[in-house]
Amino acid sequence: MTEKDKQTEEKIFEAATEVFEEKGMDGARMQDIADRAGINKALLHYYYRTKDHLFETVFQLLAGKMLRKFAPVFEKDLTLEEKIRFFFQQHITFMQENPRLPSFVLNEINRNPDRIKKLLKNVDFKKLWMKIEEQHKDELEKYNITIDNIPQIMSTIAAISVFPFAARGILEGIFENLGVEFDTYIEERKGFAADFVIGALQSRKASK
Amino acid sequence: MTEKDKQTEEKIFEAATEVFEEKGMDGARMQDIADRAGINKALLHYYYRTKDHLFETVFQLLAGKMLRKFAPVFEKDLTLEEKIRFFFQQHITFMQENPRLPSFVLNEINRNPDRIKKLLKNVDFKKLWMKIEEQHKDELEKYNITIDNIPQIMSTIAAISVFPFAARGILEGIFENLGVEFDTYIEERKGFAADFVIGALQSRKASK
DNA sequence: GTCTATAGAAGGATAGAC
DNA sequence: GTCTATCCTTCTATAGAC
Repeated sequence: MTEKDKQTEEKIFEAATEVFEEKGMDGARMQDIADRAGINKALLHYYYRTKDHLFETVFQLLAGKMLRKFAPVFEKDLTLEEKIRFFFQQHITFMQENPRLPSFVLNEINRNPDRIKKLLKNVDFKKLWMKIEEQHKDELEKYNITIDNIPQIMSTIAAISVFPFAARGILEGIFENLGVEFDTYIEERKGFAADFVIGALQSRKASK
Repeated sequence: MTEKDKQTEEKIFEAATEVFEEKGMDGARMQDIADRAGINKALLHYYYRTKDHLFETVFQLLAGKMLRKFAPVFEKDLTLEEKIRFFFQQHITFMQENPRLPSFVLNEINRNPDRIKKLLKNVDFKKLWMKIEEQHKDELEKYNITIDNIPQIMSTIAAISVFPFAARGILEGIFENLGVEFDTYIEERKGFAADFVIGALQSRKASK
């Protein structure tokens, strides 16, 4: 029964997603996944053969989902400043819905950097960059942005967006001390981040 | 022989530091630690009783070392802008020497947020902030910085400094595609980060 | 304090019935 | 396709000799 297959395979996949996100590859237990899926261990192996294979399947899908969240901003027809606002808005909202994802993906890639290769196989960053260059020639020149400083700028934008989730445990510990709510902080961050980055870029005009 | 104790205990601790940083609590193996320390497993338990206890000992020391690296900037007698430059210079240099530390600490805290409490027990952030407020009253006013936006600003500074190491695997994957060296990128970052943050702050003047 | 040997538990994986 | 029972390896932890 293909329909039943789909249901069980799907249930396993969802349970595995939860457990791997929470515990990581090394901390996850097949028994735990089976329990959450409401089935037994043997079925896990029937569908996914090994823990390793199940993990890689889950990981590639989740990491791909996360990396693709950087893409839409390149497609939109907006000014550079609008794009920055749009990006933080969309990206932080996505992570609010998937708060464990960044920490999980960053960490599992650091543990095994080979995993990134498969993920980036079909992504051409030079091409993406040329697209930006074409669309925003004037603004880039105004802000003194070239291909040389793009790694710094792009990684800074990613940092400002992703770090709060990657460092959530520490931040919550500190915020408790200050009486700040993490959720409120995140909600505010969508606007703050855009203002901060746009401000930094605009100051490059003057210093040019 | 207390001297010999010290040597062995020290060797174990260093080996454990290496293995835990590389593999994390769940991925680390006592056998691996024993091998690197050049002793046998039984001795590990003689000195540290359990894997858990060994881990917590290592973790508290490493995490404390990392968190304390944020402190010196509050002591120095510098202008706010000089402090920002000083911070990135010092902090990124520290992480160059301990590249696995950020990912390890962030991750193990996310897996078990209780660990942060012990670490922050003796840290009073309000007090630290009042120190800044006192020293830099004029500059803070100029940049429109208040206690309300300090969590956003401080976490942004931390993000820009720490993220490249927390996301090293992904960044190296992307940089390979672009022909950029991670080490060069990091070296450049010390100055870039300071410029970026100072630029963003200065733009707050105008928008005030 | 350090070693060898081993207990004992846990976890991934498979055999075989239904 | 799904289950129970079980194998087998791996790993933490301890006993006991030196």
